[in-house]
Amino acid sequence: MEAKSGTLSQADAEKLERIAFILKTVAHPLRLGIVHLLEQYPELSVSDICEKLGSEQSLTSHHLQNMRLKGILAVKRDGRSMLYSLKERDVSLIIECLENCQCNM
Amino acid sequence: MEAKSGTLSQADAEKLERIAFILKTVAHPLRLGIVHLLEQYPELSVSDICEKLGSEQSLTSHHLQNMRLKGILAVKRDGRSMLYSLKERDVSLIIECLENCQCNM
DNA sequence: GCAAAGTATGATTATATGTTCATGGAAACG
DNA sequence: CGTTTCCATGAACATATAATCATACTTTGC
Repeated sequence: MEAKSGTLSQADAEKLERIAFILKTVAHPLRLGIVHLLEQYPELSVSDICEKLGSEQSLTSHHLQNMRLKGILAVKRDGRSMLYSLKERDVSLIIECLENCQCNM
Repeated sequence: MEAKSGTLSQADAEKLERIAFILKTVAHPLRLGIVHLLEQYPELSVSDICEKLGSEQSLTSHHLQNMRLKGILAVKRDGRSMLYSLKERDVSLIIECLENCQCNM
């Protein structure tokens, strides 16, 4: 971040946009739960996630799609299951940070 | 977080809610910018913030109210200015985490 | 008291988000 | 094949969020 007195630089503004985007993508209890799970297990199927979080299939799938479209999750097929995993390192870093915070997850 | 195979404990679910709430409150470029500023300066007036971020008065004020109502900012009057500051330690911790991340702000 | 500076606020509008429900598609298994 | 399992998807709806504009409020200094 620049220390100048004036307004934000273009780069700073973009950084804020970027971080806000990631935070917004994750700022939901179910999505946060999913991401947190995927920090522990490299990849999980939809039904695994539903079971572990006690969430419904359709809703869970919607949120997974959401995060996939926003580029923070990856998917691959395994038989009739779909295996989801964390994609971007940035996101993992943010989540790790949050987990290491005093406010630990 | 519990390691059990079943669904989430009540406490875990509440923790996810809590963190998601804070993230959501902050997950906006302008609000993120404000919080980031208030990490550097203990307290700032609305016009200070507007100037430093290049944001409009009314919009900035709305976002400040937003964060104040959600309990992450405090205000006090100083003459005709209103001085805003970060309120909860939790929030500071989360923001500090984000700032220390590789994805550093 | 009056004007100006610094903020707050409500109305309005547009858009985004979250949830549910019903249904459809793909792989596996008999 | 037919069926079951696992998952995706779209419609529909309710609600939340963001931005803009105009205006009102409070303090200060004259």
